[in-house]
Amino acid sequence: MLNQLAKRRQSRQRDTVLKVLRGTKSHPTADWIYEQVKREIPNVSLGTVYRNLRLLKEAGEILELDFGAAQSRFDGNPKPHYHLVCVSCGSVLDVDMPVKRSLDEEASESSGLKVLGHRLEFYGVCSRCAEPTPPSQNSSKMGSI
Amino acid sequence: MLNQLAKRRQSRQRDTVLKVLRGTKSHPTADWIYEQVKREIPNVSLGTVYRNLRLLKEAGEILELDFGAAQSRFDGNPKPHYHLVCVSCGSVLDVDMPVKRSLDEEASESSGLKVLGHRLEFYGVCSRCAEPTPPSQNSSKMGSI
DNA sequence: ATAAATGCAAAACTTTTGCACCCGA
DNA sequence: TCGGGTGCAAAAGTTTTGCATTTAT
Repeated sequence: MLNQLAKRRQSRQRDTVLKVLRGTKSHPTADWIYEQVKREIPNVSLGTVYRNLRLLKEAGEILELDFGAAQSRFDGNPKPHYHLVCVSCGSVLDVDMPVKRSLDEEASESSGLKVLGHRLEFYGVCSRCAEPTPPSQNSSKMGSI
Repeated sequence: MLNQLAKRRQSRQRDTVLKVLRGTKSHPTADWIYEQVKREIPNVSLGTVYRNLRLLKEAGEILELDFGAAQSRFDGNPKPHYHLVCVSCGSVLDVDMPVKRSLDEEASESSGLKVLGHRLEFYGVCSRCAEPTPPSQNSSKMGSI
């Protein structure tokens, strides 16, 4: 539990995981990331992807997002920001609105507890699903949307 | 995908699951609920508990909460409200502050999309963990906290 | 009588981990 | 060289599901 910042040496696998995540505006699952990394490193293992996602998260380089779905999604942008989840197709979008620290203060007053931060997710309908003829509910495996 | 409201007949198992959930202010895991239901119906199966949790959720009687943890937690109060997750011990508390629909409007303006609602969770330190000598990080299995 | 609900166990799925080998500093 | 990183496969843990049986209506 002590040194969370053990000395890490560089690895092609971890660099590639981070590059993939930084290179997409989507919020992909571990499995989708794995598929992308495999394009560059064909014999990479899924375990390695999971290990590096955990390390990158601990290092504060990426965020892990947990919505209702079975799998986690990851976000290459570690700055606090809000998300919108499409209730129709499950895609996840960034919402470009300022983070409201005042919510923390209000929650602190309501509960009498120390509040460190919050997570806010919106539920709505993405532009693709709002079209006249909406696409099929689940496009393929939806891993990257 | 059609009739989400198929005709359900009553069952002792489902009634008991709901009673257990309504009877606690905690936000328990499926496993903890299973243990409680077993006190009344010793040979109930875990699969039945999961099935009924899903049915009750679909019927809008309960909420499923998904925080980062491996297991889902359930909430017998289906009215929208906010939660606070203790970063020290993982317990989940209700936060008694009004739901802000104005956030949805703001998100809708920022994104240009139709926003139906939101989920807001606070992260902080519960009163037990804020004490001078905090309790051990993980008390037993933490299922009900 | 009819079909929903159950118990049981196997299966499905995501994520973690043990271990021998590899490789970056 | 030294210990962190990897690949592989097995394991762990939660949730779902197939099926024969039970049970509510």
